[in-house]
Amino acid sequence: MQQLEQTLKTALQAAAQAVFNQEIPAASLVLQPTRKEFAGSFTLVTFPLTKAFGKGPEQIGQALGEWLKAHVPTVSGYNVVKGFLNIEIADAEWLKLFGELYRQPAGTPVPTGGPQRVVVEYSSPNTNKPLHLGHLRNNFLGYSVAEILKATGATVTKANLVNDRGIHICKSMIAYQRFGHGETPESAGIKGDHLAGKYYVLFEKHYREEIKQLEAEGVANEIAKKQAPLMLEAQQMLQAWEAGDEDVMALWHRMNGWVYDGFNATYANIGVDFDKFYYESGTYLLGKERVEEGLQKGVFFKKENGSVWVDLQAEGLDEKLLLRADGTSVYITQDLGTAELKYQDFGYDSSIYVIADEQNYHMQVLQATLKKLGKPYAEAIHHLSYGMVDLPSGKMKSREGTVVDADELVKEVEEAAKAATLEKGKTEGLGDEELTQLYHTLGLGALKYYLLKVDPKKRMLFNPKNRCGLRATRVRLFNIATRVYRLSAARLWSRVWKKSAISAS
RNA sequence: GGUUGUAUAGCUCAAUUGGAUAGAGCAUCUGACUACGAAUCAGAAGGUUUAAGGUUCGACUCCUUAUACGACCA
Repeated sequence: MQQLEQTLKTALQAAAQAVFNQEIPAASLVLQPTRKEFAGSFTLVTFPLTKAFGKGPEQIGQALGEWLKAHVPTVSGYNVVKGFLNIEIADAEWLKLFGELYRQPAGTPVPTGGPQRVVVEYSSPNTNKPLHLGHLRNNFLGYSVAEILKATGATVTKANLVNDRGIHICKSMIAYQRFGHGETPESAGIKGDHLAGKYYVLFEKHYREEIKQLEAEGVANEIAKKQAPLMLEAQQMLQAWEAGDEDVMALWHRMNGWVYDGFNATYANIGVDFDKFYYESGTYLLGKERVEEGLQKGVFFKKENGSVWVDLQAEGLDEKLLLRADGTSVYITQDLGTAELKYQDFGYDSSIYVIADEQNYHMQVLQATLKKLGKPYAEAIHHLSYGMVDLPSGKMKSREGTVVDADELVKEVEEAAKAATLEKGKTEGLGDEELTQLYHTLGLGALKYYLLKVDPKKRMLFNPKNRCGLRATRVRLFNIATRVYRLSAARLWSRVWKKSAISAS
């Protein structure tokens, strides 16, 4: 296809030379697919040429078309509508192209001149709660982009940066110590990530109660928030964690292990995968080194209290804190470390971050800071920003329990696919296993389509009750999918085989 | 205040990145079924692309300003 386009472009330039004694600048040589209602396959817009050639758009189209038809075997005909020259391609040329395509093995990459070595970071969950609807949009986007880039021939690494440290992780741990009674995913019969999430919610619940109680005793809200026993415990635990306290580390490993098992099950179920996992617990120290590097280079500065900052006002941003006065890291500290680590590992020429648009500012700061550090890979950073998924009731908030859980949602769409299939009653000849697989494919396909059909940068609305939402998508896909399935090669083959067997016997 | 995004049919979204008459689904309206795959089919209607300027052969698309809604940074 690209070769064909190239052939035409060269031919058009030759035509311009021959007919008008003019060069066509490459920029004004844009071929586009011809509209269905006209004959032809490629269309040249001749408006941009009128000035240089001193002729009307139709005149130019006629002349170029006539020359092409007479001199270029690839071109079998043409027609001109206003300023559009529609070029028809000879059948022989198509046959040649189809022949080449046919001989190529399936999945042969189609180069586009894009990046060659790419890291796509997506999913990047916190280990204190299970994945939700927002993660699903993220996962499907990241996975799709990675696969599309692969299809262009790029070497793609799918990376997952797990947020496994911080106060929120300690909250789950504290709550588990207090209320867990040693239960495990096995004993509770709950998936590991959901179990951790359960304790995160429990923490928030009891924490709120403590605040209320303190307020009843006359403590101001702001102080109560800081002095509630649970919060103090969580902060102590964070310090113990950073100090490498054995018991805390053991609990941390144990609970995170459960969560990873849970995540892996979800990832397998929704059909996404990763080549490389990064853990913030493993990159934040490297980030601190970058801060040190910046201080030495003189691009960062220290304030009186010892905190480290970068001044990005020249870039239209603000001053940004990179390291707290007590030497503890902030979010961006570990991002500096991770960026460096990814570059060491994969030497990317494009590093894509699939992160929600609430982090737009943060990503600008990250890139600007890396530029200040003179990092060669700063330019390669690309933030694939996507809008959050809203519910009819507004924003999803995990603390308020208004999240749509990923595992539950997948189960629901499978159920819906099942219900629709059974109602249609077209399941004859399929075993239980095949049926389960069918429902999964149908349900998940609908979900993926629903979440990917919207422009990533737009916020989108998830309305489970709305028929024109998921339900309509599902029904439509269901119809398509069953037709495809019923005509799939395997079934066709088995039918043919059966028929031939019968006729042979 | 600063950075940044969005605004298109009643609703949810497209528009090949500046090209030909702005398209789909749902909803609505008209017509077609006595369980023949009607959760269907055929068709219709629905638009000053938020507003006002600008750029040019040509603008939903680019620029300026305004309005509305949102996110983030202090």
